[in-house]
Amino acid sequence: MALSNREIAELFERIGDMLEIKGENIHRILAYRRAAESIREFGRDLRVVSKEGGLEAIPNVGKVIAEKIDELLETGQLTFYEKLAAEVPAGVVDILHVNGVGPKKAKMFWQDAGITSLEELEAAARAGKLNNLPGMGEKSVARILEGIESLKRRSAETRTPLGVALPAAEAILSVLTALPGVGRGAIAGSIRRGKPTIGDVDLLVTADDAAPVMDVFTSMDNVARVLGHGPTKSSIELLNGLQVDLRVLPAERWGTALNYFSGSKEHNVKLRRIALDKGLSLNEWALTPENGDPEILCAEEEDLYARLGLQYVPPEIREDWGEIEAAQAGKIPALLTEADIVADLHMHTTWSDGRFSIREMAEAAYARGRKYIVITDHSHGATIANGLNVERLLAQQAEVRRVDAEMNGKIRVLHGTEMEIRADGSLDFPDEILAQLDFVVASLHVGLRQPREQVTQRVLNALRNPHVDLIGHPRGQLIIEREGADLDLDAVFATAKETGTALEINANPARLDLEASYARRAAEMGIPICIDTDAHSIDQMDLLRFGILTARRAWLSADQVVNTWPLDKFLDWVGNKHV
DNA sequence: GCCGTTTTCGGCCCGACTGTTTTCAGTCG
Repeated sequence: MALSNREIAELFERIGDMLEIKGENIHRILAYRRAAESIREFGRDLRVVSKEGGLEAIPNVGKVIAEKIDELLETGQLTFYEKLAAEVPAGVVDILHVNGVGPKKAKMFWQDAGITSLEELEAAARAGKLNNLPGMGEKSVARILEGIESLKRRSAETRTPLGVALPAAEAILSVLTALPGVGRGAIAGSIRRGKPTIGDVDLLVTADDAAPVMDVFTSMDNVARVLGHGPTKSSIELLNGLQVDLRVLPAERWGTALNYFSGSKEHNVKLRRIALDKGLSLNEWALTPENGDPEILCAEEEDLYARLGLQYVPPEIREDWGEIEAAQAGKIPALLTEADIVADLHMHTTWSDGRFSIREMAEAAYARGRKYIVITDHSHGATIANGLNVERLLAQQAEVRRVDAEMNGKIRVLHGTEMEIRADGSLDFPDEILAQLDFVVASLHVGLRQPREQVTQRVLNALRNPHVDLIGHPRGQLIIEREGADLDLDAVFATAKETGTALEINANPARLDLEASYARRAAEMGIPICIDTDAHSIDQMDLLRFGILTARRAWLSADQVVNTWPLDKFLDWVGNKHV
């Protein structure tokens, strides 16, 4: 039974929901949810870890949950879950996800009104049957009907890709920070941490008078409904279904608030523990000494970390993946920044499925401060992408050389390919052709659903080819739409290390592949990482920032990333790689 | 259910907002 990390995480998430409806101890419920979160973010395949007997090394996974994972992987079933499912109808768990319905109400609807599905809940609400239940007035019923509508709209997937949420958040923030009386503004939450998908948007601004800011926020054109409207916090749902929370606060409390609302929850819990050890209680407003001394305000996040005796922790790594311990030891690495990037090693032109010429892409890259780029159009195996055969590849090389000369040293333009790793494992170009290229990316686009052994073997073949420099978007995942290929990443990483081949963080927010947990492990093994835009148009070159966020989440410093290397070092590496 | 250079037992975050139960419970983040 081939359950993925994500499927196992979702099952434990659901177990948490069921236990909550049953009214179980909240800490036991949270234990399942924390385990689910750790599993979702864990950088290794649970099937492998289970065989090694190392499940309990996963944060928040103890003996009991480890045994449940083993049972799931061995039998494809979980007795504990089956028992719960026999007690709590599946529809009641769905009802729990309606806005305005928590465990108490879900249980009440079920046991007092016999409601066991969203459809029954909606019918009961419309028929006025809910009003008879305790605590249910007109507004509560209306809210539940709205909640059902909202849930229907985003039923397929409740999370929004970072590539959608970040620009939306920036647009709203720029409206708010332009208002009179507003000082600072920031996007907090999981967007600030660069997570690939976002639950909702958290915005913070400083202002002495919150009311006018809240009024503008809740009456913007793209507001579908106002979920809450108070003096310090308001929430809206946008027409596209995205929920946005705004908090307005005084400037002197900026540091604690920004930290609090940036999360992650797990990071913050540890910070509060450290504060308590120092006799301080930490919340979004201040550090408050337990001995009754006046509260300590932190206007900057840096002040807060300093007060706690910690090195500053960049938001992207606040996931409780060891950053607190590193900060205590003063060992937070200097994370890569966009300013470190001098090259883009993967992009397309009109020769295959790109929208701009080689010259136009070169000019655009120069305008963005790149020192060198590699033109890597698709190979002929990618027929729908108008992939190049050998003849066209060599003709393209002549044009690349000409453009490179025309750019007159402003930027170097190199010639490569994004070569198809075919479904049968063979590569699209023979070695003598690859030898003529400056840089070779090999990628999976087809056969992603092949069995683990088969698809892994294809990637290993590509890695072992002496001319292949980089595996592009290694897992072939699409954020939200598609899980990646069932690759044996342990084997892939070991072979990449052995052959000196780089692995990509594809910066396109639809991909973000490798994702942070995998990229971190690869880099720790000493595998070079490339962060490339895979741009098919000029504007896609600006997607680099999503790759940077992902790389920072992976704890990468500049030297671990090929795109930061000067051209000489890059050419040395390409030339010497497999020798 | 997990966790632990104070602990293998006893903790585990708590404040804001809303609606309705006129003093608070439920939900959310």
